[in-house]
Amino acid sequence: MLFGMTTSAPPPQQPPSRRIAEELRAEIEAGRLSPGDKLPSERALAERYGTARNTAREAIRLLAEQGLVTAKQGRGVFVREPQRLFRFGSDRYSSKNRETGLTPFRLEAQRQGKTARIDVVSIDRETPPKDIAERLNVPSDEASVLHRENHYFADDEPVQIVSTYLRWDETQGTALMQPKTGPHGIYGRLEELGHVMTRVRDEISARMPTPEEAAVLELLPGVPVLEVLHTSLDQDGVPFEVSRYVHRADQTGLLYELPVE
Amino acid sequence: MLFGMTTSAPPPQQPPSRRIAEELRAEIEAGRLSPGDKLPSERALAERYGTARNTAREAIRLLAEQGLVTAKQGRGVFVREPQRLFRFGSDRYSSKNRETGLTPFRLEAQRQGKTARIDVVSIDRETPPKDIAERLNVPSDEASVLHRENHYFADDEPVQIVSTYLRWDETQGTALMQPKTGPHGIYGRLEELGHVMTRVRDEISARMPTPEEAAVLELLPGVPVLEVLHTSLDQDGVPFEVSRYVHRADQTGLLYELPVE
DNA sequence: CCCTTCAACTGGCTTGAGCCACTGGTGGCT
DNA sequence: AGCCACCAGTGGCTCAAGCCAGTTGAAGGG
Repeated sequence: MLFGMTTSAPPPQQPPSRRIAEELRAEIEAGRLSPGDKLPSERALAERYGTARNTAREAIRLLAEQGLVTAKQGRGVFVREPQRLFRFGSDRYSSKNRETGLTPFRLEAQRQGKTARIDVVSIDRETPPKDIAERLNVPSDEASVLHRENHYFADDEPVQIVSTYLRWDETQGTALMQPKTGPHGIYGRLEELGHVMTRVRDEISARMPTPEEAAVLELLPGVPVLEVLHTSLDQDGVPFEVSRYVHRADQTGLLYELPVE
Repeated sequence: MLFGMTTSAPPPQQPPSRRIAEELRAEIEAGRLSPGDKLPSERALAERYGTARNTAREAIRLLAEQGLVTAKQGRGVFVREPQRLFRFGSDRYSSKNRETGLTPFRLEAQRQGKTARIDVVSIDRETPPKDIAERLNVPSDEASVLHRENHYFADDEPVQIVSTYLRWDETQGTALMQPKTGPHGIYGRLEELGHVMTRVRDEISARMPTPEEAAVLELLPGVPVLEVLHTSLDQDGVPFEVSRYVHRADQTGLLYELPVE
């Protein structure tokens, strides 16, 4: 295909399952199989290639692992639709967006013509995980944080899991302990506590989901998650909020636009 | 575990393969199996749980899919080491780093005490993919770009694949067509062409690797890639360089630190 | 006409068997 | 002491068969 990547070395006797997978992959990329199309059934493939059903099945598993196809029990295997991304821009923290009275997520949903729903899963006093404690600058061996966990939906499809951590000593007894945090959400309340968001640090990584995450996000096999560990710094450079975002990667992208130098 | 996630609902008769996977997963998370430890062999697991070897094997596949374990032929299955991340900060574009004479990648490698190697895979005139053409503001139906493909290694382990696209009309005949681009790399040459990098746009997504990418990056099953579509804008807001970074997600993280408002 | 039933087809998962390739250690030979 | 051949153990992959569960549409009954 390009640059002598191993495309030119199939002769070394690929296992049958890989061969079938490659052929199907070629059909998809050549457009002979379009998104939404149904692949031949496992039994049909097995017969076509003269293999056992398990081998054809293995080929399909390989494709699913690459995120190219999706199997639906009782219906068939389908070429996956390229997902338009639900995009989270770095301006999602900007306070100018706050004038709309919408939280960043609702704003983004509105932009894309989708309906937003946010479930408050839990609000608890907790001892923070180590990575959170380091960033929020609180001890990790006592119940030093308030943990709010939310699930976000767009058109009733789960999009992200967000765990927000705040200092217990300053949130205790405030509206931040309530599901409804009032105008402009938690950042509104945090401003009243003297924290104006001035800088943010986003640490981004990708990994495969845990089974729990896969269940909540309704993730199909072969879909990774994007994890963002977000830290908000106030006018004095003090971290006052840390959140862990877990996005489904098949429907989510991140956009950072920033000045250089 | 927390918040009534589905951890409390295993009774609905999990298939044996899942049950075995969950038990092994629990052992790993409880620390009874530490990173680097060898799991029981497939045959041993099968006997222990009274299943066929294939079923034990399937359980291990599930764990591998979650990135928890890695199988090595002839040796065994091992709990995966938590990888320290090779981190790319948003300051990697900053020109102040250019004074060291090191490219951003070499700088980061140095920071982490690793040796950097960069292979120039190809330098070609090409017709750009659509997403690149849009961002670089060139036609996608003619050979309008110079494409440089590099592979990056840290301590001889592959870390990222980078495809850089530049306007053919302005790079033609310059040092940008050579493997060695001279002091401060391509950005040095591009400044001489009148493009001072002023803003960057990074579009981030995650997905499973293609087989080609998996081969180049030596990716184990269950490891996704981070894809960054990077656009450099000059002092006039003109895009003059677009790059596609493909990082292995098990060793790479991204860090963005930026002002708000 | 609508609804129910049912059969055929789909993927999900397991079994038990076998052969292969790779690894690491044992033990024998030089 | 050093080398090397061998072998037991490991995962990689396949086969052929079977049962289960979800889906669909056609046939039949009301």
